[in-house]
Amino acid sequence: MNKPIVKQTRKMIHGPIAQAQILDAVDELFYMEGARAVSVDAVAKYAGVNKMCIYRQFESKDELLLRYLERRNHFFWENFEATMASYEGDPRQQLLQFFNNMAARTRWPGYRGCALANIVNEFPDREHPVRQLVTTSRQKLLGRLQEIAEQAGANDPQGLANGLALLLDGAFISTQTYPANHPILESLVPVVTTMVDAACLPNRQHVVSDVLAKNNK
Amino acid sequence: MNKPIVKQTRKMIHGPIAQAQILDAVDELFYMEGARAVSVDAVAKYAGVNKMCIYRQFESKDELLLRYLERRNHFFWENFEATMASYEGDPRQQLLQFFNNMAARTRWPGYRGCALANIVNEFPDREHPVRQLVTTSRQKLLGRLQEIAEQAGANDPQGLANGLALLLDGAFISTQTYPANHPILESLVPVVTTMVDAACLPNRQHVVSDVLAKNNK
DNA sequence: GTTATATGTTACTGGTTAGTAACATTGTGC
DNA sequence: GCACAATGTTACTAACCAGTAACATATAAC
Repeated sequence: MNKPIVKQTRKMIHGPIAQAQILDAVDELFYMEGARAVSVDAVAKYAGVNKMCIYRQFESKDELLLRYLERRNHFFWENFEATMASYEGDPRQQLLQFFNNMAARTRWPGYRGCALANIVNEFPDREHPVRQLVTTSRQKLLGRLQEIAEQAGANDPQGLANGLALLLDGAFISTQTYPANHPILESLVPVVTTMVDAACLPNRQHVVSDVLAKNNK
Repeated sequence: MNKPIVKQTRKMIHGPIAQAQILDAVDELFYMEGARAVSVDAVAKYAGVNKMCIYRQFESKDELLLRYLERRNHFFWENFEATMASYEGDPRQQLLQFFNNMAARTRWPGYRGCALANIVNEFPDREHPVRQLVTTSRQKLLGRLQEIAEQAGANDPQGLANGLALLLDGAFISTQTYPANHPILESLVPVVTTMVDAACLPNRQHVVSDVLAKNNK
């Protein structure tokens, strides 16, 4: 009457490590398949943990969703400010480089656009907590773009910031409405360049009178 | 021993009429809440028909979804071509008016952006039939915009068409990422105007030399 | 070692979903 | 009036889902 020889196959994963694995899994799954489409069981399986493990580390699926968005948002701003820092003092190049990075990112395999923008479609209720996170982030973006537009000498900084923000959201969603790596995205940086230069250059009258003045010297 | 006096409360709805009611319900519900979030039972209730009635008129929920998108797409193109027709011969105004109409639409109460763009987020699988419908429609849009850009005398019609298409998708999604009736949408038409005029005007050198020539007369 | 605590595991609840079977009722053509 | 087809109604299946209870096992502190 032998006892079972081993039951040592069980591995215990400590809380903090489990949390990291779960958040990694959520980051991948929610982004690629959408938050509503992914079950908690699927998250557990992908993370290599038990479902109960998830509910001991997090309150609910909604908390997972918020943590996911916070992380994605944090990553976005880290990149944004890093780009700004690397062209400190050159606001035009700051804007161009930011959009250049974005354009490059759209070519990543498996790119699915902006996590925050995508989630908005899954939760139409404007009072849902995820919506506030998205709105706050976008408002901040608008503010930062406007600051830089001012530094770049834009005639209408707010107008330029709005235009750039519209283009950015357009780029995000266009990666999904058009086939993967569609040439439309190649127009992003050129269009931004035109927009920025048109907004910052002295207007046509001004240019013409400059030329005339020079010509009359 | 009386028989029940009446059982006449039952109303029969004929197939074609039921179809119309169902498609109306789907149009409203799928658009406002998302296709995945709306159950067939909810559609039946909203349409005022029995669930079996739906399954006798349509194969599956997927068919409902496709019919919904086809209808929305048809409506879009009807409006688009009507706008083009009303400014026949004035390509610049055709473009501006189209975006003006779009901007006006974003201010409708309950506006939730482009039905086709929204559905893309709910069905990440690029092989799903809904994706092909969206891609086809967007490709057609790009083609039409390019034609009109050519007629407007754009230096780079494809570039302009791409830029406008990016802005359009941006406008759609920005109505959701920003609060309702956010002023960012007020920049849509000005930005489009700048973009079109910048793309169609002779370039700066050209303008300057024109002025110089005129000045030397 | 012993004990307290954290984790693993299973099975469950109560709810929802897409889709169907079976039968009752109504309308229609004749 | 009669028969047949279309529709109304109910109840169901099988699958899925978020979240939990209860108990088994492992780890860590002492």
